[in-house]
Amino acid sequence: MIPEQTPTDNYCIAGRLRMLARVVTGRYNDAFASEGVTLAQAGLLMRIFAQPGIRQAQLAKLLQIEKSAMSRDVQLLQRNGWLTDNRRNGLFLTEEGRLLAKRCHKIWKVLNQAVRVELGEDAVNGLTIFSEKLLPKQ
Amino acid sequence: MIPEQTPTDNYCIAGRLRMLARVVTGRYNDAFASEGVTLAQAGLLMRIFAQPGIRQAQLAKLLQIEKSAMSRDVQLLQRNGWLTDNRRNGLFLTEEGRLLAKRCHKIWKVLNQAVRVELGEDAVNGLTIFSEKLLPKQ
DNA sequence: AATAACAAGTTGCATATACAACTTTTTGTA
DNA sequence: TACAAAAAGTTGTATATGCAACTTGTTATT
Repeated sequence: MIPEQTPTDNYCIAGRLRMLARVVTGRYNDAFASEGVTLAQAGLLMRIFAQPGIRQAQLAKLLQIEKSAMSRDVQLLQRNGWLTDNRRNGLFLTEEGRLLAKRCHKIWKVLNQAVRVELGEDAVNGLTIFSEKLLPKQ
Repeated sequence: MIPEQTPTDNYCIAGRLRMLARVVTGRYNDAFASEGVTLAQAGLLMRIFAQPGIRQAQLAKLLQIEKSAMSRDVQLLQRNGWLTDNRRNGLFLTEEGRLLAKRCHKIWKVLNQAVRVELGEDAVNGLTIFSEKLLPKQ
């Protein structure tokens, strides 16, 4: 008898979030695999596309990622030829990067909407309410 | 003008879950730091304490972690002297492991309750509703 | 018991992430 | 302008995680 958490359980908030993130990330990674990128990479590409010149520090704060982790994520994008080489003056996509970002956005839009529909309004609202309590207002 | 997601936004479900997991994980890791373990390690220790002899495959399914990742998480526990060396016949804590698991459980119980109180019932219920839609029933 | 099929576990390789310590850049102020 | 302080970025080191391919162990069927 495996005591997986029932709704009334005192389940671990962090453990639950990590499990949910793993499950959902897998789904998004599958969708982006055709473009040879992960969700994390696609997400950065799309944000830099939307805000050319954004700084690592700002992205790090926005995504609540440690600056050193962001530094490496950005280096990976650059190694793949998606960023120009002026990292320290703000981040800019190459033409190849811009084209990829656009393709990723198409994939993301369809997928994210599909996931929202599958989960249903109540579930998504539940996540929204939770987020609002936890994330620093921007 | 940074377009952080507002409640009515079509924010990325996966991106949001990952950010929440990072934020909350940091808090739990801080709490466990005094014992020299991470949340992931403490979580495994506590589960093995509760179910001595559990298999990696079962833990992997329970936590929705890939079996190879679980293999490595378990190896780490063993390197630290918290698991007996019969990994392939089920997982068992050493005496040191059991003592550590108990200390971690004390920390976890207080912290998880504090986090729940801080977040409030609505937020926690929101997460619960979300989880129920996403996670396979066990 | 033999073997084929399946399940469990491991290893190679890669990304995502954190903390600490360090370097470089920017900024505010004397 | 010069310089001290703060911010931004990088690197060393470690954990957490996934996929593919492989090995080992288990089970069902003949």
